[in-house]
Amino acid sequence: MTDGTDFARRTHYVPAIRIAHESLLSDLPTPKISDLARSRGPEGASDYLAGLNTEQRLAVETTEGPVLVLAGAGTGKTKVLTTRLAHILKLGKARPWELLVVTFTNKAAREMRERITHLIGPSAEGLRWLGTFHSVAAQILRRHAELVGLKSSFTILDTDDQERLLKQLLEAANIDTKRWTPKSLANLIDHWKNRGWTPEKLPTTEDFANGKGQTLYAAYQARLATLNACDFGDLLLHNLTILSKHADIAQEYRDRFRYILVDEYQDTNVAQYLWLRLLTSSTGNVCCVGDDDQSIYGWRGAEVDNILRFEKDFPGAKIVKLERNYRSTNHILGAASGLIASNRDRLGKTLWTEDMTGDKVRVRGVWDGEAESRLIADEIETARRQGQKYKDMAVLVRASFQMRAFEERFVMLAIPYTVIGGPRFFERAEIRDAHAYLRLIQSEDDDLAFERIVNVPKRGIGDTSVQKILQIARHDGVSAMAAVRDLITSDELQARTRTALSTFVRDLDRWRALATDTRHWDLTETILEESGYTDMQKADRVTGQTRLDNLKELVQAMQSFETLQAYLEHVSLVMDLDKGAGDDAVQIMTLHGAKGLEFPLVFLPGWEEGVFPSQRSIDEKGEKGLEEERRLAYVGVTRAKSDARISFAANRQVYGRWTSQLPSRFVDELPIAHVEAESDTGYYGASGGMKEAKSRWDDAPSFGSGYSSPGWKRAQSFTAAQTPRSAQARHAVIEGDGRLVATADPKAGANWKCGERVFHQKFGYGNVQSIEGNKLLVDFEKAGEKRVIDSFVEKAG
DNA sequence: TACTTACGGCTTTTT
DNA sequence: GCCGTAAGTA
Repeated sequence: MTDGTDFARRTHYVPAIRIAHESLLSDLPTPKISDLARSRGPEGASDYLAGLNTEQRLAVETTEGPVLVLAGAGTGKTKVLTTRLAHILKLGKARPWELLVVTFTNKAAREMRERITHLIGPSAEGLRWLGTFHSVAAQILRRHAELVGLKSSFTILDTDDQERLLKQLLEAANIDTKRWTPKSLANLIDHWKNRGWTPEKLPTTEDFANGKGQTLYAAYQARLATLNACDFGDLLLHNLTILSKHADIAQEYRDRFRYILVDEYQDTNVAQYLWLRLLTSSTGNVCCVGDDDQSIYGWRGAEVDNILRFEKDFPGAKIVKLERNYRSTNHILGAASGLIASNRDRLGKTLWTEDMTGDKVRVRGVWDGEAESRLIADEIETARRQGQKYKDMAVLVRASFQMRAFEERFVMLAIPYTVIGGPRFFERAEIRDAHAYLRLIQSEDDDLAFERIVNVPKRGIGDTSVQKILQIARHDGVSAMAAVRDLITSDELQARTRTALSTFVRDLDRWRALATDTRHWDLTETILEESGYTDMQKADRVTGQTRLDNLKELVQAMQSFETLQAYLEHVSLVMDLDKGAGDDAVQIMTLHGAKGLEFPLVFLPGWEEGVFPSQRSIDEKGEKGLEEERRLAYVGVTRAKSDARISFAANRQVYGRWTSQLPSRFVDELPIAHVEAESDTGYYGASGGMKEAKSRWDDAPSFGSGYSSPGWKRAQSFTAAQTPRSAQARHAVIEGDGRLVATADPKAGANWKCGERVFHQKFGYGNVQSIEGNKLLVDFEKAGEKRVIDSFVEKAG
């Protein structure tokens, strides 16, 4: 595989920036966009440019050569992108299928398509190459699959399949799957793929399970090939292999894609970057739009570096900065800007707005998570009474586990809401079971699907038999189904198992025959019925009904796809149902899910240390992780058009245990001029009948009397300094009966020694490997090496 | 083979 | 606190 730099050297970018006014006047209508001209009336043609400001217009009209548009939050980024597309089409510079338009998320792709359709009409359907990186890469890979040892009918594995497969490999290699979990290997391999490393190219510094990393990775890839499958990372990685090894194919695509547009460029990873380089032709007509302050996918391998380096990568690049914000009021912008200013790694932009109306950002501290959901529900009701629509309000959380509290409260008060994201529909067990049946019918080779449902519902084919089948299949180099067909004619299995298997095979064959002349959703229903799956669920009084409902929803969803194949492809790439946000309902979603959206009223709950910023993020990535969390906070605040309301609770149940929480450091970073803090005297003050509660409150450092109070500030400085007291407050674990079961060592900060044996509440016993300030690298007996803060561990005698 | 109990991980975030 | 998996038992 060529790496990007080589490619750059071989390529000549033509920095010809032609500002397109003349072209506009010369008016070159193409039939493809005639709808546009018609719908815009006689003045028509340039109407769509009229609503743009100078910078936006420059970004739209600089069609030739590389362009980087640095678009701050709310500066009309999508408008620029879509208008630019329309403009290119209008000038007749390219036809819809000659444009490559990639986004990062499905939602962004969907929205982009909608907005372009709105702008240019039905010809937008010709935009065949508009989609996420992964979906476009999948399209390309299907055309050339044989070049990387796959059939074009390859399946795309999801994380669950991946982990099962890796688990088998780890067990085969006699590796302790508790110490070295399939999940961590899956993440690691994904990370490698995101960097564009095939097993052969894996740097020697990368490893897993003491020197077995590369071997495992290679074995995994080999296994995928025999299964005619690939994972998400492979979609891009195989593309890189194909495009760099086959110059003719690469050239074909470079000729095809006359213009490339990339949304959310700050979120691209190395593999995606290399992919873009391979597809960019010598004209260098590539336009990347992004905002370094909104890079929030570092954990997926995103390299902010890509955007910071753009000018070097694409010589002659023109850079356009969009800094005028059309979305939010001055206070919201001020609060967000003040927050993000604490980050060091940024290109630096200054957003401004003319909207000086509106309230300051409101910050509220409450007693516990329940009080928080009560408060927000009340404020929603109040806003509603004042004429706001539910759908104009959103609750944006850091992690999906925070959603439940709001759902419960909203149900109780009959506030309509939609959860976007959260537990994924297609990842539910029953849905995956149904898919496994369909996959097995579609392709006998799908061993993973076979394993999943061969004994679901119970058919009397136990684990021992399944293992035997798989062993024989692997030995003979055939699929599990082929092995089964053989085995039922032999004496190798018990008669009972044999009968069960032959019934299973007969059923599958019958369904497969049925598939040719039955609509796929009817087929699904038949299978679920005849396999006994429905009955199995009916027998389950606890979850059966919900699961059956989900299956009904599945059958429904299938109806909007032409073929079973198309449906399965969609499922593996999108992993979720498109929920129509048409109803008037409050939107509950994660901050990641909210990127690119805007709402008049935004609630930002859970601004507490450990929750937001997420403890894990800080533990794993340190300062970098923290900066990413801060960007996430920035994204959150900038979603608000007129009102942003931040809240934090002093106590929260985590894993079913009560823990006391400190307000997020981000709360203190908000510039006071744009913030209005309210303390809830009912909880903070001396009055109020919450005796037990109050005593618990007293366990935590006092910061409750108001935003600017010394107490609050002090609480923050405790956090920053990691003094024993803050550590104690953060990690005091109170059992349901109020008993204090564990606190951090009050002698924290004491001198640690390398090799010393320590105990950690979560990770157990381990030995100190190295010490950096208050951070210890500990090799835990069960959990492996972890970086922990010293106040979290105790000396273990 | 199937049912029961014990235990550990989980809560980042998405394709 | 809940879920799924692993180990133990009939």
